[in-house]
Amino acid sequence: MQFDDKVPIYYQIKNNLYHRIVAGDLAPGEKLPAVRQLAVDLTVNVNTVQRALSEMVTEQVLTSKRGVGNFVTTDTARITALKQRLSHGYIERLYTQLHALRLSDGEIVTAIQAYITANKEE
Amino acid sequence: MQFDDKVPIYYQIKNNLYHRIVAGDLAPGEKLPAVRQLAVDLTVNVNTVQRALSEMVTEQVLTSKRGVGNFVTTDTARITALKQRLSHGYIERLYTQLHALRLSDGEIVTAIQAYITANKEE
Amino acid sequence: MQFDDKVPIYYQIKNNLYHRIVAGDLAPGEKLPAVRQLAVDLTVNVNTVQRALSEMVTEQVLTSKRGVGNFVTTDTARITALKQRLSHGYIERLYTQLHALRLSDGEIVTAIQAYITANKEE
Amino acid sequence: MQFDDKVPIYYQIKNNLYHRIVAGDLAPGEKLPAVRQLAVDLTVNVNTVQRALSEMVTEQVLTSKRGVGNFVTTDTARITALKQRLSHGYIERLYTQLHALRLSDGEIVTAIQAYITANKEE
DNA sequence: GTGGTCTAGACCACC
DNA sequence: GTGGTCTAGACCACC
Repeated sequence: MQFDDKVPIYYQIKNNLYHRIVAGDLAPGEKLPAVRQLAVDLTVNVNTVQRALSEMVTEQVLTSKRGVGNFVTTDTARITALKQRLSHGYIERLYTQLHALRLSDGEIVTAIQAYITANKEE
Repeated sequence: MQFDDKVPIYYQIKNNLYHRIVAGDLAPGEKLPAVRQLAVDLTVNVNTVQRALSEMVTEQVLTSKRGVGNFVTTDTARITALKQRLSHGYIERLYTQLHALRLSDGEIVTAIQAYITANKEE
Repeated sequence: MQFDDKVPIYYQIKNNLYHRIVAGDLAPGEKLPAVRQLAVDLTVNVNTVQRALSEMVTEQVLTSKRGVGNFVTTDTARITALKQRLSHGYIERLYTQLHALRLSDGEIVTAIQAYITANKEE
Repeated sequence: MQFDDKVPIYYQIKNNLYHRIVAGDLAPGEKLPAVRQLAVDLTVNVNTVQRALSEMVTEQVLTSKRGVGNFVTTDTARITALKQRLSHGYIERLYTQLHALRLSDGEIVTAIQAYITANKEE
């Protein structure tokens, strides 16, 4: 995994885990690798990994069992909510970018529909 | 203007100018500040500004008159094409991101329409 | 390689490479000498070589692999297009010159055909 | 008139006069401006102009009347020959260039005919 | 090693 | 003054 210097590493780790969970790459209830193992894999400090995971536990995306490990939540509604939160963020960013180009709401819809149509025809 | 270390400065300058031209902030035919002035304003080297501008001249988004200055193209069709190129790129990125979250084409459309509807109600 | 002061060196380097590629002297996919080596060979600065090559990469006549080298495109259609672009330019220049001598279109055709015929008989 | 540093100035003056004569800009029998006037107009040394003119007198393209001035030849056959010499040179150069691009004789003919046809349709 | 970017500074061309 | 080109040299990214 490559890190972008501009964003805190713990934040990028969270994002990576978010994506793997939403994509089903890490299934509900699945045990994550040990914190120390993750730290080695990502070549970052254990504390950095710990911070990422503890925040995700607070968000109830992960559950932590002392002395056992960290697990993906089994509450699929929460995963769905996470998925919506992430996609909403991406969509919002697109809107900001297109508005900066002075596209009206109508033009934005048209542009996106044109893209979808072109893609479907492929 | 702040620069992100991850992408070349000349590239960010180009992008900034693209946006200002598409947004109409820099009108067709308008003269840009002198390269040396831009360099001072952006606190970068003249050569870096030159690289950005000369590429835009090659793309025919700008025209250059030696000993006079650089000007935004008066060919509005070219500006429209630029606008489409930029927005297409942003939309494409959104698609990549949402596909990474395992949203199907249908779900992507639904999510965007939901966002649009929510925005309109505001 | 000798350089003519009237046209930019990077431009002459491009032109020389164009000819070598179109003539097949540099084959599709072939690796070019390292930029620093080219700079030594041509006794110009590395940046001047870089400028020539980077423009050709933009034109997709060359491809660049960071840390590896620059390569002639394997897209032969692009080389064919380059060949046509160059020859069209040369032909256009001839027309301009002959028109300046007040040769009509008809006289130009006649003159060229006469030259061709004379050459064939050689 | 602009001079190219790579070619002797007297040679460029000759060429300029050749073109004006062939184009009929300087008619058969027409008196040329005084040598000193030409030198001023072209901002070159009188000797440079003198050399150009004396060579053209030797070539019998000009005639010189001592104490009167220099005149374009009234021998139109000679002007026609000059026209052919110049156009032949330009055509020859084109052939050299296109052969360097590895165009066969047939391809050269085809390319030129395509250009002529495209031009006629304009 | 190989390409890519940037700075500093010089000099030229056109006005 | 304004843009265009070139050099020298440094440093970074990818291998």
